[in-house]
Amino acid sequence: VLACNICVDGFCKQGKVEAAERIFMIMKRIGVRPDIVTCTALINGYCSIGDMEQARNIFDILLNSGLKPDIVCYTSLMNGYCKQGRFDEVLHLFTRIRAQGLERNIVLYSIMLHALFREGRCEEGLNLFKEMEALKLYPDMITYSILLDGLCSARRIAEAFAVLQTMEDKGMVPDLVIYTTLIKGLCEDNRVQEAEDLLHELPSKGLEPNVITYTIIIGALCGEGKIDEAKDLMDRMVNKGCLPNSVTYKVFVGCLLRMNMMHEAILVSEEMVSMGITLD
RNA sequence: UGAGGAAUGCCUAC
Repeated sequence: VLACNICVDGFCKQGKVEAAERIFMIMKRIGVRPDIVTCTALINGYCSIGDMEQARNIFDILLNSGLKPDIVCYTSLMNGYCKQGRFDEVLHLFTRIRAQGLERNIVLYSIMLHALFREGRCEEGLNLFKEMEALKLYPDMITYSILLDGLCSARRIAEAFAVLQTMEDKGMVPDLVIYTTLIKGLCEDNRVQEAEDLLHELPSKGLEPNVITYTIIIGALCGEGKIDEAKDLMDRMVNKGCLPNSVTYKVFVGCLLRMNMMHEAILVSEEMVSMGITLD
């Protein structure tokens, strides 16, 4: 089983879910019973390609084979539904976990938090967050990033920064995802200058912005029509050893096209191709 | 051996 599980999970993580499914079939045929780990890996694979029907199928197979799904299995399926915006299913599974008396953990609550914010149910999200402390489920870096992203998406930037302060007071060291989320929040609130200021503060915190961080700000500058500044930032990121990727170019070229700057768009596209990047 | 976080958005309309 162990070897098979490693294979199934490996294929799933490469997006080759059909290959994983074949191993699943072979396991059954040669009399190796798939266990919870096999099924969870496969569920996760189907979730990652957005095939919730198959994911649910595997979950049902697991139930019918008399095995009890554990918290990892549930959260895997919940996360899939969350990504598809199926809040109803997420909530349903959440209540089922409670009913089953399964031990709830930080991952479960983080996913639930994510689902609530995605639904725009901020107040409920904040309540859940408070509830976590009471249950002694202490938020970790990922929980905080979900919370911050939720607040930022709701344009509650001030609250997001207050949460950042709380983190620091607790002695946590916010990571790059946390700061990138805040930078995105500032950008979406049309505070690109402040976003850039924060970008420049990162090295002093021991963090180097990555291609995602830069791309967010480049996109925001483009959105304000500040093409030159965007181009400037692209040059600066390269100087810092961070290469633009296909998303960066897509954002930038897309903006040039929208502004009818065909000539520039072609030039940048050529530069991109010369770097071996293509857009789909 | 299995689960959670950031960019190319999403919706709506044309």
